[in-house]
Amino acid sequence: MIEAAGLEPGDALASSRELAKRFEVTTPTIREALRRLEATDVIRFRHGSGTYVSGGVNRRLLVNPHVSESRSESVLELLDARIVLEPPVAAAAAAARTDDDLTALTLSADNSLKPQYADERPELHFHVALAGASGNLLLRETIEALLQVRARDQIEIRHRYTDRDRDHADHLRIVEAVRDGDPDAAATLTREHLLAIREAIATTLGPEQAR
Amino acid sequence: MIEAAGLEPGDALASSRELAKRFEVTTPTIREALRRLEATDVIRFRHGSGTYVSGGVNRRLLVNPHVSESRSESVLELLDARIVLEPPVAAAAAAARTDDDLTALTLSADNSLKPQYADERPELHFHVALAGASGNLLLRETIEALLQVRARDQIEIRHRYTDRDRDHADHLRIVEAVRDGDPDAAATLTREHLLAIREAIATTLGPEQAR
DNA sequence: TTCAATAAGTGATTTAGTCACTTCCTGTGA
DNA sequence: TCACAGGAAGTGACTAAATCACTTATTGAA
Repeated sequence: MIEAAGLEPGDALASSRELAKRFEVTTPTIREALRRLEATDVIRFRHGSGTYVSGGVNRRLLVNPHVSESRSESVLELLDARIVLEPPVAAAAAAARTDDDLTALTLSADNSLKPQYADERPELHFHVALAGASGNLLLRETIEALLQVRARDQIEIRHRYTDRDRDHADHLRIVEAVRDGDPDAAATLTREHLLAIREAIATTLGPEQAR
Repeated sequence: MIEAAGLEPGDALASSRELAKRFEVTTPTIREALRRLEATDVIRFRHGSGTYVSGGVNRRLLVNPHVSESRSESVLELLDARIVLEPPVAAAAAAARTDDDLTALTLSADNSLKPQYADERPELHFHVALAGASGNLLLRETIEALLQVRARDQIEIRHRYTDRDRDHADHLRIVEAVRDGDPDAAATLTREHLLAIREAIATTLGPEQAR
Protein backbone atom coordinates (compact mmCIF):
# COMPACT_ATOMS: atom_id res chain seq x y z
CA MET A 1 0.00 0.00 0.00
CA ILE A 2 2.89 2.34 0.79
CA GLU A 3 4.38 1.56 -2.59
CA ALA A 4 1.15 1.86 -4.51
CA ALA A 5 0.39 5.22 -2.94
CA GLY A 6 3.96 6.32 -3.55
CA LEU A 7 4.45 7.36 0.07
CA GLU A 8 7.77 8.88 1.03
CA PRO A 9 9.52 9.27 4.41
CA GLY A 10 7.53 11.66 6.60
CA ASP A 11 4.16 10.86 5.08
CA ALA A 12 1.49 9.60 7.45
CA LEU A 13 -0.25 6.25 7.13
CA ALA A 14 -3.94 5.79 7.74
CA SER A 15 -4.84 5.04 11.35
CA SER A 16 -4.66 1.44 12.47
CA ARG A 17 -8.42 1.33 12.88
CA GLU A 18 -8.91 2.46 9.32
CA LEU A 19 -6.29 0.05 8.02
CA ALA A 20 -8.06 -2.73 9.90
CA LYS A 21 -11.29 -1.88 8.12
CA ARG A 22 -9.60 -1.57 4.74
CA PHE A 23 -7.86 -4.94 4.95
CA GLU A 24 -10.79 -6.59 6.71
CA VAL A 25 -8.85 -7.76 9.74
CA THR A 26 -8.81 -6.56 13.33
CA THR A 27 -6.47 -4.01 14.82
CA PRO A 28 -4.17 -6.48 16.61
CA THR A 29 -3.53 -8.17 13.27
CA ILE A 30 -2.77 -4.86 11.57
CA ARG A 31 -0.45 -4.04 14.44
CA GLU A 32 1.56 -7.20 13.88
CA ALA A 33 2.06 -6.25 10.26
CA LEU A 34 3.05 -2.72 11.20
CA ARG A 35 5.48 -3.98 13.85
CA ARG A 36 7.33 -5.94 11.20
CA LEU A 37 7.64 -2.82 9.09
CA GLU A 38 8.77 -0.92 12.15
CA ALA A 39 11.60 -3.41 12.75
CA THR A 40 13.28 -2.46 9.47
CA ASP A 41 12.55 1.24 9.89
CA VAL A 42 10.04 1.36 7.05
CA ILE A 43 7.54 3.03 9.38
CA ARG A 44 7.62 4.63 12.81
CA PHE A 45 4.95 4.94 15.46
CA ARG A 46 4.29 8.19 17.24
CA HIS A 47 1.99 7.53 20.16
CA GLY A 48 -1.09 9.66 19.99
CA SER A 49 -0.13 11.15 16.67
CA GLY A 50 -0.02 8.47 14.00
CA THR A 51 2.28 6.13 12.12
CA TYR A 52 4.65 7.60 9.57
CA VAL A 53 6.77 6.32 6.72
CA SER A 54 10.44 6.37 7.66
CA GLY A 55 13.84 6.18 5.94
CA GLY A 56 13.85 2.40 5.68
CA VAL A 57 11.53 2.36 2.65
CA ASN A 58 14.40 3.03 0.32
CA ARG A 59 17.20 1.40 2.24
CA ARG A 60 18.04 -2.09 1.06
CA LEU A 61 20.82 -2.87 3.52
CA LEU A 62 20.44 -2.30 7.23
CA VAL A 63 21.90 -3.22 10.58
CA ASN A 64 20.02 -5.72 12.64
CA PRO A 65 18.57 -3.71 15.53
CA HIS A 66 18.07 -6.91 17.51
CA VAL A 67 21.69 -7.96 17.76
CA SER A 68 23.20 -6.58 20.94
CA GLU A 69 26.64 -5.07 20.84
CA SER A 70 27.79 -7.41 23.54
CA ARG A 71 27.27 -10.28 21.14
CA SER A 72 29.30 -8.61 18.41
CA GLU A 73 33.03 -8.08 18.29
CA SER A 74 35.27 -5.15 18.94
CA VAL A 75 35.06 -1.79 17.24
CA LEU A 76 38.47 -2.53 15.75
CA GLU A 77 36.90 -5.30 13.71
CA LEU A 78 34.67 -2.67 12.19
CA LEU A 79 37.54 -0.39 11.33
CA ASP A 80 39.47 -3.25 9.79
CA ALA A 81 36.49 -3.95 7.56
CA ARG A 82 36.22 -0.30 6.60
CA ILE A 83 39.95 -0.21 5.78
CA VAL A 84 39.39 -3.03 3.31
CA LEU A 85 36.18 -1.75 1.74
CA GLU A 86 36.33 2.03 1.66
CA PRO A 87 39.54 2.71 -0.29
CA PRO A 88 38.26 1.02 -3.47
CA VAL A 89 34.97 2.85 -3.02
CA ALA A 90 36.91 6.12 -2.91
CA ALA A 91 38.71 5.08 -6.08
CA ALA A 92 35.39 4.39 -7.78
CA ALA A 93 34.17 7.80 -6.64
CA ALA A 94 37.22 9.50 -8.15
CA ALA A 95 36.50 7.76 -11.43
CA ALA A 96 32.79 8.52 -11.61
CA ARG A 97 32.06 11.67 -9.60
CA THR A 98 29.82 14.37 -11.07
CA ASP A 99 29.88 18.06 -10.23
CA ASP A 100 26.89 17.60 -7.95
CA ASP A 101 28.76 14.90 -6.08
CA LEU A 102 31.65 17.29 -5.56
CA THR A 103 29.51 20.00 -4.00
CA ALA A 104 27.83 17.44 -1.73
CA LEU A 105 31.23 16.10 -0.79
CA THR A 106 32.59 19.54 0.06
CA LEU A 107 29.51 20.24 2.14
CA SER A 108 29.90 17.06 4.15
CA ALA A 109 33.62 17.66 4.59
CA ASP A 110 32.85 21.02 6.20
CA ASN A 111 30.37 19.24 8.44
CA SER A 112 33.23 17.22 9.94
CA LEU A 113 34.18 20.29 11.98
CA LYS A 114 30.79 21.02 13.43
CA PRO A 115 28.99 18.95 16.09
CA GLN A 116 27.71 15.84 14.42
CA TYR A 117 24.10 15.42 13.56
CA ALA A 118 25.31 13.06 10.90
CA ASP A 119 23.09 10.37 12.37
CA GLU A 120 19.82 11.88 11.25
CA ARG A 121 21.31 13.28 8.05
CA PRO A 122 23.40 10.46 6.60
CA GLU A 123 24.14 12.44 3.46
CA LEU A 124 26.18 14.80 5.62
CA HIS A 125 28.46 12.02 6.78
CA PHE A 126 31.64 12.37 4.77
CA HIS A 127 32.23 8.71 4.13
CA VAL A 128 28.63 8.22 3.01
CA ALA A 129 28.87 11.17 0.64
CA LEU A 130 32.12 9.74 -0.68
CA ALA A 131 30.47 6.40 -1.43
CA GLY A 132 27.57 8.28 -3.00
CA ALA A 133 29.95 9.94 -5.44
CA SER A 134 30.65 6.51 -6.94
CA GLY A 135 27.26 6.80 -8.60
CA ASN A 136 26.32 3.36 -7.32
CA LEU A 137 23.47 3.60 -4.84
CA LEU A 138 24.04 0.13 -3.45
CA LEU A 139 27.64 0.99 -2.67
CA ARG A 140 26.46 4.03 -0.80
CA GLU A 141 23.89 2.03 1.13
CA THR A 142 26.51 -0.56 2.05
CA ILE A 143 28.81 2.04 3.58
CA GLU A 144 25.83 3.71 5.22
CA ALA A 145 24.80 0.45 6.84
CA LEU A 146 28.34 -0.32 7.92
CA LEU A 147 28.52 3.03 9.67
CA GLN A 148 25.45 2.10 11.67
CA VAL A 149 27.18 -0.93 13.15
CA ARG A 150 28.13 -0.19 16.76
CA ALA A 151 26.72 3.29 16.20
CA ARG A 152 27.12 4.18 19.84
CA ASP A 153 30.83 3.39 19.78
CA GLN A 154 31.33 5.36 16.59
CA ILE A 155 29.74 8.48 18.05
CA GLU A 156 31.91 8.04 21.14
CA ILE A 157 34.96 7.76 18.92
CA ARG A 158 34.10 10.88 16.96
CA HIS A 159 33.65 12.85 20.16
CA ARG A 160 36.61 11.63 22.14
CA TYR A 161 39.36 9.98 20.20
CA THR A 162 39.57 11.66 16.82
CA ASP A 163 41.37 14.89 16.15
CA ARG A 164 38.67 16.93 14.48
CA ASP A 165 41.05 19.26 12.62
CA ARG A 166 43.16 16.42 11.33
CA ASP A 167 40.00 14.62 10.23
CA HIS A 168 38.91 17.68 8.32
CA ALA A 169 42.30 18.06 6.65
CA ASP A 170 42.26 14.39 5.65
CA HIS A 171 38.79 14.76 4.19
CA LEU A 172 39.78 17.80 2.18
CA ARG A 173 42.72 15.98 0.65
CA ILE A 174 40.45 13.09 -0.31
CA VAL A 175 38.02 15.55 -1.91
CA GLU A 176 40.90 16.98 -3.93
CA ALA A 177 41.89 13.56 -5.21
CA VAL A 178 38.27 12.84 -6.15
CA ARG A 179 37.96 16.22 -7.86
CA ASP A 180 41.13 15.55 -9.83
CA GLY A 181 39.79 12.15 -10.88
CA ASP A 182 42.76 10.36 -9.34
CA PRO A 183 41.51 6.93 -8.14
CA ASP A 184 44.84 5.74 -6.76
CA ALA A 185 45.36 8.87 -4.68
CA ALA A 186 41.78 8.76 -3.42
CA ALA A 187 42.19 5.13 -2.36
CA THR A 188 45.54 5.69 -0.68
CA LEU A 189 44.42 8.80 1.18
CA THR A 190 41.26 7.05 2.38
CA ARG A 191 43.25 4.06 3.58
CA GLU A 192 45.73 6.25 5.45
CA HIS A 193 42.92 8.27 6.95
CA LEU A 194 41.21 5.19 8.32
CA LEU A 195 44.48 3.64 9.45
CA ALA A 196 45.22 6.78 11.46
CA ILE A 197 41.85 6.55 13.19
CA ARG A 198 42.37 2.87 13.87
CA GLU A 199 45.77 3.60 15.35
CA ALA A 200 44.37 6.34 17.60
CA ILE A 201 41.70 4.01 18.95
CA ALA A 202 43.99 1.02 19.33
CA THR A 203 46.47 2.95 21.44
CA THR A 204 43.79 4.69 23.49
CA LEU A 205 41.87 1.52 24.22
CA GLY A 206 45.04 -0.32 24.94
CA PRO A 207 45.82 -3.82 23.68
CA GLU A 208 43.82 -5.56 26.42
CA GLN A 209 40.51 -4.22 25.09
CA ALA A 210 41.43 -4.75 21.48
CA ARG A 211 40.19 -8.35 21.56
CA MET B 1 15.75 -13.46 26.99
CA ILE B 2 17.22 -15.23 23.97
CA GLU B 3 20.60 -13.77 24.84
CA ALA B 4 20.40 -14.52 28.53
CA ALA B 5 19.42 -18.12 27.88
CA GLY B 6 22.13 -18.40 25.24
CA LEU B 7 19.72 -19.72 22.64
CA GLU B 8 21.13 -20.61 19.24
CA PRO B 9 19.47 -21.01 15.82
CA GLY B 10 17.11 -23.98 15.88
CA ASP B 11 16.27 -23.73 19.58
CA ALA B 12 12.62 -23.30 20.49
CA LEU B 13 11.20 -20.39 22.41
CA ALA B 14 8.56 -20.77 25.08
CA SER B 15 5.00 -20.65 23.77
CA SER B 16 3.46 -17.23 23.29
CA ARG B 17 0.97 -17.94 26.07
CA GLU B 18 3.78 -18.74 28.45
CA LEU B 19 5.80 -15.72 27.37
CA ALA B 20 2.73 -13.59 27.96
CA LYS B 21 2.52 -14.89 31.50
CA ARG B 22 6.25 -14.48 32.13
CA PHE B 23 6.36 -10.86 30.93
CA GLU B 24 2.95 -10.05 32.43
CA VAL B 25 1.36 -8.86 29.21
CA THR B 26 -1.22 -10.45 26.97
CA THR B 27 -0.62 -12.61 23.92
CA PRO B 28 -1.30 -9.95 21.28
CA THR B 29 1.37 -7.77 22.88
CA ILE B 30 3.87 -10.63 22.95
CA ARG B 31 3.05 -11.27 19.32
CA GLU B 32 3.93 -7.72 18.37
CA ALA B 33 7.32 -8.12 19.99
CA LEU B 34 7.88 -11.46 18.27
CA ARG B 35 6.84 -10.03 14.90
CA ARG B 36 9.58 -7.45 15.16
CA LEU B 37 12.11 -10.18 15.83
CA GLU B 38 10.67 -12.13 12.94
CA ALA B 39 11.24 -9.21 10.58
CA THR B 40 15.00 -9.40 11.04
CA ASP B 41 15.06 -13.19 11.00
CA VAL B 42 15.97 -13.49 14.66
CA ILE B 43 13.06 -15.91 15.14
CA ARG B 44 10.71 -17.85 12.90
CA PHE B 45 7.16 -19.01 13.47
CA ARG B 46 6.04 -22.49 12.65
CA HIS B 47 2.28 -22.65 12.86
CA GLY B 48 1.13 -25.34 15.24
CA SER B 49 4.65 -26.21 16.23
CA GLY B 50 6.29 -23.27 17.96
CA THR B 51 8.58 -20.32 17.44
CA TYR B 52 12.25 -20.97 16.90
CA VAL B 53 15.45 -18.96 16.97
CA SER B 54 16.77 -18.35 13.46
CA GLY B 55 19.99 -17.27 11.77
CA GLY B 56 19.41 -13.57 12.29
CA VAL B 57 20.55 -13.68 15.94
CA ASN B 58 24.14 -13.47 14.91
CA ARG B 59 23.82 -11.51 11.69
CA ARG B 60 24.51 -7.81 12.08
CA LEU B 61 23.91 -6.76 8.48
CA LEU B 62 20.82 -7.78 6.59
CA VAL B 63 18.75 -7.03 3.56
CA ASN B 64 15.54 -5.14 4.13
CA PRO B 65 12.83 -7.70 3.35
CA HIS B 66 10.28 -4.90 2.95
CA VAL B 67 11.88 -3.13 0.00
CA SER B 68 10.43 -4.48 -3.20
CA GLU B 69 12.73 -5.24 -6.07
CA SER B 70 10.73 -2.99 -8.32
CA ARG B 71 11.77 -0.06 -6.19
CA SER B 72 15.43 -1.00 -6.42
CA GLU B 73 17.71 -0.72 -9.40
CA SER B 74 19.02 -3.19 -11.90
CA VAL B 75 20.96 -6.30 -11.10
CA LEU B 76 23.90 -4.72 -12.89
CA GLU B 77 24.12 -2.14 -10.14
CA LEU B 78 24.64 -5.00 -7.74
CA LEU B 79 27.41 -6.52 -9.81
CA ASP B 80 29.12 -3.17 -10.14
CA ALA B 81 29.12 -2.87 -6.37
CA ARG B 82 30.51 -6.37 -6.00
CA ILE B 83 33.24 -5.60 -8.53
CA VAL B 84 34.35 -2.70 -6.33
CA LEU B 85 34.09 -4.46 -2.98
CA GLU B 86 35.01 -8.09 -3.46
CA PRO B 87 38.51 -7.87 -4.99
CA PRO B 88 40.02 -6.16 -1.92
CA VAL B 89 38.21 -8.68 0.28
CA ALA B 90 39.86 -11.45 -1.71
CA ALA B 91 43.20 -9.73 -1.20
CA ALA B 92 42.59 -9.57 2.55
CA ALA B 93 41.72 -13.26 2.50
CA ALA B 94 44.96 -14.11 0.73
CA ALA B 95 46.85 -12.22 3.41
CA ALA B 96 45.09 -13.72 6.42
CA ARG B 97 43.71 -17.14 5.49
CA THR B 98 44.23 -20.07 7.88
CA ASP B 99 44.34 -23.73 6.92
CA ASP B 100 40.74 -24.15 8.06
CA ASP B 101 39.71 -21.33 5.75
CA LEU B 102 41.39 -23.10 2.86
CA THR B 103 39.50 -26.36 3.38
CA ALA B 104 36.22 -24.45 3.70
CA LEU B 105 37.06 -22.55 0.54
CA THR B 106 37.86 -25.71 -1.41
CA LEU B 107 34.61 -27.25 -0.20
CA SER B 108 32.55 -24.29 -1.35
CA ALA B 109 34.38 -24.16 -4.68
CA ASP B 110 33.34 -27.75 -5.35
CA ASN B 111 29.81 -26.76 -4.48
CA SER B 112 29.77 -24.36 -7.44
CA LEU B 113 29.25 -27.36 -9.70
CA LYS B 114 26.37 -28.96 -7.88
CA PRO B 115 22.81 -27.64 -7.75
CA GLN B 116 22.79 -24.68 -5.43
CA TYR B 117 21.42 -24.93 -1.95
CA ALA B 118 23.73 -22.07 -1.13
CA ASP B 119 20.78 -20.08 0.08
CA GLU B 120 20.18 -22.09 3.22
CA ARG B 121 23.86 -22.81 3.75
CA PRO B 122 25.61 -19.49 3.20
CA GLU B 123 28.97 -20.92 4.20
CA LEU B 124 28.84 -23.02 1.05
CA HIS B 125 28.59 -19.97 -1.18
CA PHE B 126 32.05 -19.45 -2.60
CA HIS B 127 32.14 -15.68 -2.31
CA VAL B 128 30.95 -15.83 1.30
CA ALA B 129 33.61 -18.41 2.16
CA LEU B 130 36.17 -16.20 0.47
CA ALA B 131 35.17 -13.22 2.59
CA GLY B 132 35.21 -15.46 5.64
CA ALA B 133 38.85 -16.33 4.95
CA SER B 134 39.73 -12.70 5.63
CA GLY B 135 39.24 -13.50 9.30
CA ASN B 136 36.98 -10.48 9.69
CA LEU B 137 33.45 -11.59 10.51
CA LEU B 138 31.93 -8.26 9.63
CA LEU B 139 33.48 -8.41 6.19
CA ARG B 140 31.94 -11.82 5.71
CA GLU B 141 28.56 -10.61 6.87
CA THR B 142 28.73 -7.65 4.52
CA ILE B 143 29.31 -9.86 1.48
CA GLU B 144 26.68 -12.29 2.75
CA ALA B 145 24.13 -9.50 2.98
CA LEU B 146 25.06 -8.14 -0.42
CA LEU B 147 24.45 -11.54 -1.94
CA GLN B 148 20.93 -11.49 -0.53
CA VAL B 149 20.08 -8.34 -2.47
CA ARG B 150 17.87 -9.25 -5.39
CA ALA B 151 18.24 -12.87 -4.31
CA ARG B 152 15.70 -14.04 -6.85
CA ASP B 153 17.64 -12.47 -9.70
CA GLN B 154 20.89 -13.93 -8.47
CA ILE B 155 19.48 -17.45 -8.38
CA GLU B 156 18.11 -16.91 -11.88
CA ILE B 157 21.55 -15.78 -13.01
CA ARG B 158 23.29 -18.77 -11.52
CA HIS B 159 20.88 -21.11 -13.23
CA ARG B 160 20.66 -19.52 -16.64
CA TYR B 161 23.42 -17.15 -17.56
CA THR B 162 26.59 -18.37 -15.92
CA ASP B 163 28.80 -21.05 -17.33
CA ARG B 164 29.05 -23.45 -14.42
CA ASP B 165 32.34 -25.02 -15.52
CA ARG B 166 33.97 -21.69 -16.13
CA ASP B 167 32.75 -20.48 -12.77
CA HIS B 168 34.31 -23.48 -11.11
CA ALA B 169 37.62 -22.96 -12.91
CA ASP B 170 37.64 -19.28 -11.89
CA HIS B 171 36.97 -20.22 -8.30
CA LEU B 172 39.77 -22.77 -8.24
CA ARG B 173 42.25 -20.23 -9.53
CA ILE B 174 41.18 -17.77 -6.82
CA VAL B 175 41.63 -20.50 -4.20
CA GLU B 176 45.15 -21.07 -5.50
CA ALA B 177 46.02 -17.40 -5.18
CA VAL B 178 44.62 -17.36 -1.65
CA ARG B 179 46.52 -20.52 -0.77
CA ASP B 180 49.76 -19.01 -2.10
CA GLY B 181 49.14 -15.87 -0.04
CA ASP B 182 49.17 -13.67 -3.13
CA PRO B 183 46.81 -10.73 -2.46
CA ASP B 184 47.29 -9.03 -5.82
CA ALA B 185 46.56 -12.17 -7.78
CA ALA B 186 43.52 -12.95 -5.62
CA ALA B 187 42.15 -9.46 -6.17
CA THR B 188 42.77 -9.47 -9.91
CA LEU B 189 41.30 -12.93 -10.44
CA THR B 190 38.21 -12.03 -8.40
CA ARG B 191 37.73 -8.83 -10.37
CA GLU B 192 38.05 -10.65 -13.68
CA HIS B 193 35.70 -13.36 -12.52
CA LEU B 194 33.00 -10.85 -11.60
CA LEU B 195 33.59 -8.80 -14.73
CA ALA B 196 33.05 -11.91 -16.83
CA ILE B 197 29.74 -12.58 -15.11
CA ARG B 198 28.71 -8.96 -15.53
CA GLU B 199 29.55 -9.12 -19.20
CA ALA B 200 27.54 -12.31 -19.68
CA ILE B 201 24.49 -10.75 -18.08
CA ALA B 202 24.83 -7.39 -19.80
CA THR B 203 24.91 -8.97 -23.26
CA THR B 204 22.13 -11.43 -22.49
CA LEU B 205 19.81 -8.83 -21.03
CA GLY B 206 20.58 -6.45 -23.80
CA PRO B 207 21.35 -2.78 -23.34
CA GLU B 208 17.70 -1.76 -23.11
CA GLN B 209 17.19 -3.60 -19.81
CA ALA B 210 20.53 -2.53 -18.41
CA ARG B 211 19.10 0.73 -17.03
C1' DT C 1 -3.96 38.57 21.57
C1' DT C 2 -2.66 34.95 24.68
C1' DC C 3 -3.19 30.76 26.72
C1' DA C 4 -5.46 27.22 29.43
C1' DA C 5 -9.26 23.91 28.99
C1' DT C 6 -11.41 20.73 26.06
C1' DA C 7 -12.63 17.40 22.55
C1' DA C 8 -11.45 14.43 18.98
C1' DG C 9 -8.28 11.39 16.98
C1' DT C 10 -4.56 8.16 17.49
C1' DG C 11 -1.64 4.43 19.26
C1' DA C 12 -1.21 0.83 23.27
C1' DT C 13 -3.10 -2.78 25.65
C1' DT C 14 -6.40 -5.74 27.67
C1' DT C 15 -9.75 -9.62 28.01
C1' DA C 16 -11.78 -13.75 26.59
C1' DG C 17 -12.49 -16.59 23.42
C1' DT C 18 -12.33 -19.41 18.67
C1' DC C 19 -10.04 -21.53 14.78
C1' DA C 20 -6.14 -23.95 12.41
C1' DC C 21 -2.23 -26.67 12.46
C1' DT C 22 1.35 -29.92 14.31
C1' DT C 23 3.01 -33.36 17.13
C1' DC C 24 2.97 -37.28 19.72
C1' DC C 25 0.93 -40.91 21.99
C1' DT C 26 -2.15 -44.80 22.20
C1' DG C 27 -4.92 -48.51 21.08
C1' DT C 28 -6.25 -51.46 17.36
C1' DG C 29 -5.67 -54.80 13.82
C1' DA C 30 -2.69 -57.45 10.85
C1' DT D 1 5.77 -57.62 17.14
C1' DC D 2 4.80 -54.01 14.11
C1' DA D 3 2.35 -50.56 11.31
C1' DC D 4 -0.92 -47.16 11.45
C1' DA D 5 -5.40 -44.78 12.08
C1' DG D 6 -7.41 -41.85 15.57
C1' DG D 7 -7.47 -38.72 19.03
C1' DA D 8 -5.77 -35.42 22.52
C1' DA D 9 -2.86 -31.82 23.80
C1' DG D 10 -0.10 -28.05 22.66
C1' DT D 11 0.87 -24.32 19.63
C1' DG D 12 0.33 -20.24 16.57
C1' DA D 13 -3.36 -17.16 14.16
C1' DC D 14 -7.06 -14.32 14.69
C1' DT D 15 -11.31 -12.10 16.34
C1' DA D 16 -14.25 -8.99 19.03
C1' DA D 17 -15.21 -5.21 21.91
C1' DA D 18 -13.54 -2.47 25.01
C1' DT D 19 -10.43 0.79 27.87
C1' DC D 20 -6.30 3.54 28.74
C1' DA D 21 -2.62 6.91 27.29
C1' DC D 22 -1.03 10.39 24.49
C1' DT D 23 -1.12 14.20 20.95
C1' DT D 24 -3.05 17.81 18.47
C1' DA D 25 -6.14 21.27 17.04
C1' DT D 26 -9.88 23.99 18.45
C1' DT D 27 -12.31 26.86 21.43
C1' DG D 28 -13.42 30.27 24.67
C1' DA D 29 -12.27 33.15 28.50
C1' DA D 30 -8.91 36.40 30.54
